[in-house]
Amino acid sequence: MVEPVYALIDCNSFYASCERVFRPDLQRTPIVVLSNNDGCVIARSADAKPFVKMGALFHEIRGDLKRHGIVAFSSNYVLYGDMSERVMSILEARFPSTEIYSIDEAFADMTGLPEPLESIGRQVQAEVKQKTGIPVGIGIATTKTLAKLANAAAKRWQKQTGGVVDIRDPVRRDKLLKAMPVEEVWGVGPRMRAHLEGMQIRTAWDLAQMDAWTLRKRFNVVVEKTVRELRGVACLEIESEIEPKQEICSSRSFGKRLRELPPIQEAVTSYAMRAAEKLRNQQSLCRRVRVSLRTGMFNPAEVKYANGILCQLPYPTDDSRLIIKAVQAGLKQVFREGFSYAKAQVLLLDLCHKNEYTPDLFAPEQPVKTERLMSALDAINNRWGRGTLQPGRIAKPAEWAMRRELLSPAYTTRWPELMVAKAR
DNA sequence: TCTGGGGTCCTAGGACCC
DNA sequence: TCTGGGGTCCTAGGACCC
Repeated sequence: MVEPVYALIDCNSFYASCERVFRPDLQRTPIVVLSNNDGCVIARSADAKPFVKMGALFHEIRGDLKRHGIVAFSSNYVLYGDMSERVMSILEARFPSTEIYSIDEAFADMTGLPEPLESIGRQVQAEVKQKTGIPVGIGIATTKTLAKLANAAAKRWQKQTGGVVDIRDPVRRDKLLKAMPVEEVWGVGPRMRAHLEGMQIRTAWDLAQMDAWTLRKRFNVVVEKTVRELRGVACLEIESEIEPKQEICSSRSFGKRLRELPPIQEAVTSYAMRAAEKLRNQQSLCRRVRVSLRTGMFNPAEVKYANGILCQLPYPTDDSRLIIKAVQAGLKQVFREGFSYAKAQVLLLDLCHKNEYTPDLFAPEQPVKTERLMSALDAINNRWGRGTLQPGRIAKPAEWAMRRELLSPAYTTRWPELMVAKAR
C-alpha cells in the first residue's frame, strides 16, 4: 500500500499578483487590493505587508499608502476569476487529480509520483509562473491539513524554501508543528484558538498531542479530524467532483446608503438576476428564496435594523421573473421607513437538480417555454456581457452601484481592454 | 461618507411519529 | 413525588474557510 501524498498549491497574494502581471511597471511597487466599494484592504503584495494591515480602512490609510508609494486597486473579480482558471488548468494538466479549493488554492494528489516530489513541485511552480505570471507556493505532506501547514511554512520562510516545502519526513514535520502557532492550523479559527489557549494549547504540536476522542467530546468531530490529520492520519480526501451548490447567494453593499424603497428594489432585482443565473448555470431549481436587508452594522451612530424573510416559490423553478417577483414581495415586508440601508442579500435555498427531482403529482411545474426564454437570456448575456438583457426597472447608471474608483481594465476578457505593446 | 462576498459543515433543539 | 423512549426531519445559529 502506497502512502498517500497531498500537495496544496496556493497563489501568493493572488489579487495583488494578478494586478501586477499586467503592470510590469509596478514590479517593484507595493500593491494593495480593496474590497467592494473600495472599503478596506483585502489583499497585499509581499512588499506591502509590512506597511498595511489586512482589513485596514482605505479612507483612513490613503495618506499612508501615498507616503510609502503603495498603489491601490479596486477589486476586479472578472480578471481574478479568469487568471484563476488559467492557473487551475495548468495544475489539472500536471497532476493526476486536483481539487479546486478556492479562487487561489488547489489540492493535488501526488501519490505515487516519481521522487523527489519537491522537484516536481518546483517544476510546476516555474511553469505556472512562466505561463500566467502568477507566483505560487506548494506544501507537500501525507494529509491535507499537514499540506496546508507546509504551504504556510513555504510562505513564512519564502527566502529559505523558495516556496516549496515537503514535510513527509517525520522529523521535519514535528519541527514545523512545534514552530507553528495553533491558529495557523487549518480549521482553527479565533473562537477555537481562544478555547485551546485556555487549555494551554498554543502550537500545532500541542494540538497534535491531544487525545482526539476527548476533543471530539469537548468540541466536535471537525477538531477530532484536525488532530488526527496533524498526526499524519488522513481523514480528508481529494474531492475532484464539483458538487452543485446547496445554496446560492448574491449579496452586496450599496455604493451609498439608501433610504428609499425604489433604488433598493432595483438593487435586489439585480441581485436576484445574478443568483438565478448561477442557479441555471449549475442546472438546479430552487424552491425557496430568502431576501434580507440591513443598515450599516459598524458605525455606532447609525440606527440599526436588520431583517430577512423566507419566500416560497409556486413550484421548483429557475425562472428569473418568478424569483424576482418573490423577492420583491419579501422586500416590501422587511422594508421599514426611516433607516439608512447599507446592504441587501438574495439567497436561493432548497435547491434540487433540474432532472432529478420528483414533481408533486398535484403541484404545477415549470413550463417548457420558460426554459427556452431563460436559455436565450443566458446566451445573450454570455455573449454580450452580464447585464445586457435585464429587467426594464433597473436604471443606468444605478444609484446603488458599487464604488470602484481604482478599477483596472478587463485585460483578459474584453477585446477593447487588451494590453497594447509597442516596439521602439 | 467610509468595515467584502460567497460558501460549507456541524450541532442543538423543536416538532412529530410510533 | 418523580415527566416514556427512541428515531427522524427540519431549522437556526455558530464556527470556519478563502
